[in-house]
Amino acid sequence: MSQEEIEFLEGLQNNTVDVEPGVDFVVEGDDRKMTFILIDGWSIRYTTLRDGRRQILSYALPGDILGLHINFAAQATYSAAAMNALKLAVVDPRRILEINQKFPILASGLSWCTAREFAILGDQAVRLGRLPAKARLAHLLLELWHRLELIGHNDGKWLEMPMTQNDLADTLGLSLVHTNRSLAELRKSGLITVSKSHIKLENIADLVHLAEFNPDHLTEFSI
Amino acid sequence: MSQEEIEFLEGLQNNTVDVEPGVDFVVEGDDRKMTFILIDGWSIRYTTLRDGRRQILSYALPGDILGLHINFAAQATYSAAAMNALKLAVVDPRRILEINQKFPILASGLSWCTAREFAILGDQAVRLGRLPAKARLAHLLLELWHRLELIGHNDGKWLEMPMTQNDLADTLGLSLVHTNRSLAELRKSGLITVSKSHIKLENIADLVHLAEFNPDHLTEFSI
DNA sequence: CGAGGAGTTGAAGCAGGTCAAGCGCTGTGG
DNA sequence: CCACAGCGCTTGACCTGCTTCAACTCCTCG
Repeated sequence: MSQEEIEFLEGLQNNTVDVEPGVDFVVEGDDRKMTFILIDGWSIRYTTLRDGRRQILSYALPGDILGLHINFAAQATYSAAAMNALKLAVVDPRRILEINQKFPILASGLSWCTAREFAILGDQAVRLGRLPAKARLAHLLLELWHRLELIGHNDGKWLEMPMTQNDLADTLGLSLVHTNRSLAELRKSGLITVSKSHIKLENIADLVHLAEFNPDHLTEFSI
Repeated sequence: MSQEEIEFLEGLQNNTVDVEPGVDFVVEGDDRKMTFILIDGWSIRYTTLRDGRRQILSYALPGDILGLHINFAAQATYSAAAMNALKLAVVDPRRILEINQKFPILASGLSWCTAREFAILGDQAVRLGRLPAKARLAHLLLELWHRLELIGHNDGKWLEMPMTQNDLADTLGLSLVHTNRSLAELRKSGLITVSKSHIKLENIADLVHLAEFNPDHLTEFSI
């Protein structure tokens, strides 16, 4: 990366904002276009149905970008909310265009993000469409665990869990009650240990097998 | 668009290939990186589980691009197959990088494609996670109908259906039997009419209501 | 000390899955 | 030119994974 590119990238992160847990910072249908770089904390992208039911589409972890392509949409097609306390860099999406035109290395970085996000969302579709409840859970836990590993936020086999079981249910397309029971079964079969705000993955090989998890979908990306 | 850009875009489509119905032209795990522009025909992106069950992630229709970001993945994270007879333009993915560096208007077009593909895949996740069977079906039919409309492939309320009910089931995360029954129920309630290879959407307003379909997710994109 | 959010558990019902059989078309080879 | 194999579709019967409803516990915070 050139000196100029490094400076530009750092400049993007000048305008930061703190967001309280639970706050929606993007609302579906909103036409104020804004791109966010997640500096710290977890957030979700989700949509809401008429009766209030919710489908969480994906999790954004530190380093992830939200609204990378928002310039090409008239409105946001999803909402975004803070899972815990967030620090966001707020970026004018026109600067993303500028990156694509002027800074080839940074532009490649953005394409890398895009490719990975597609793979993650594809995995989410497989979970929702074809895995039974326990496998869905295991699959999501493994996804988050690997992603945290890649950004150095991983504390051994302990996985940070800032979300509630209700959030989990809305991610996995399950009811709260069944999510709770599936979690209990994974616990009883010794695959995980649950504490207040963390889950320990006791046997990663068995979880991978149960979930048919393919870590390549997260790791096999390069610039 | 500049003359140069138009010529470059046309040049991309010089190397075309015909693919027979049913043939896989991308296989998950393959590391031969190739980008395809769908000139004619329908294709699917899908993944396969251990026991052979399949989840179709998305449909590609004429004008769509497959593997736009493949340069940043070590291997394909999905397979792709022809639904009917395809004509594909085969593009070296390095030319995509070239577009991003040299042709800003074309590059914007690619970002537009990307943004739209994200919205479509997000809708697929909502279908799979939170809609009951009939609504899933209605939602998919409306998606395809609107997308065909946008590329001028729409014959009134008749929707081309090159896929089998098995393909539909694997798209919607349902069993073949239940897909068949849901289709029959939509037929009996007068919402659709089914012929050999087409479906007529008899009452689009009611289908939209049933599926909680939001056409903005397809149409509200601009460059 | 009381209210409200998060988690847990039981009981009952149902949407959707599985198994199985049969129909009708189409293509192919004797 | 007919026979039969195979695929796509349909329907019936039964089963189960998940949902829903409801109640209760625990914890936190005011």
